[in-house]
Amino acid sequence: MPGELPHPDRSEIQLTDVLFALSDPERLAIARQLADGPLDMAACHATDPNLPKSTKSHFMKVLREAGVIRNEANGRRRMLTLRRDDLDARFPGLLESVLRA
Amino acid sequence: MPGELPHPDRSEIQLTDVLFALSDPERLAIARQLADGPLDMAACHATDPNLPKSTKSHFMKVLREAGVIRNEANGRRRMLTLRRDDLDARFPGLLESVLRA
DNA sequence: TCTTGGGTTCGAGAATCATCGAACTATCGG
DNA sequence: CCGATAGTTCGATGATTCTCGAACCCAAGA
Repeated sequence: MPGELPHPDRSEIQLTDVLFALSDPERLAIARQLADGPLDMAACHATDPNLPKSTKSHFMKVLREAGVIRNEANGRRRMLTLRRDDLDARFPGLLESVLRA
Repeated sequence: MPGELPHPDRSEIQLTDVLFALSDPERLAIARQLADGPLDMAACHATDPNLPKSTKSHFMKVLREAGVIRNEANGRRRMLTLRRDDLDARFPGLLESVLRA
């Protein structure tokens, strides 16, 4: 498990990538669950609980590469965070309207 | 050219479909151009001007089926409209933040 | 009515994306 | 060390989606 996964810098976040990442119901559900605060990946069961872990990991990858979430190693766990500040700075109001909808 | 193409009712518009439709740069550009008001399809060159018409028509189909735009027959032309009212009612603030970004 | 201009639909091939098992990696507890 | 736990990566298969030519459709002139 590589400690450091690549994350786009705030300035590199593309609107279309964000929209695409959130255009899937499961990924959207993950983002919504993270709206309440950071979460251990193991504790994140926004999706089907008996989902294969490779699939779940892939969801996180899409969200991470789009700049929607941060996925950082924390011991043997993974801490997931919604990149609210970065998204708000780059696309004001977008995240709020998506999460609220 | 069938006069009436199917459009989803306001209540049927799905957030994920809207996000997906706007997650493509060309489709996003079309939506942005329509933000200034309705447009004849022939006058809409938000995209590459020598784009095959079938491709352009396909973009419009995705946007229409998602509920982002309206595509209505008007004589031998096509009138394109951004469904701002419907989108605002269903997902307040979303469209504005996407168009402004 | 015949032709033209503007768009849709169909069909096929290419490209992208999703899903999941299997192998791998890294960390912690014993 | 050893095993178990938590997650990533790889590879393959299947499902969507994109792209575009060709055929078709319809309204409006000539």
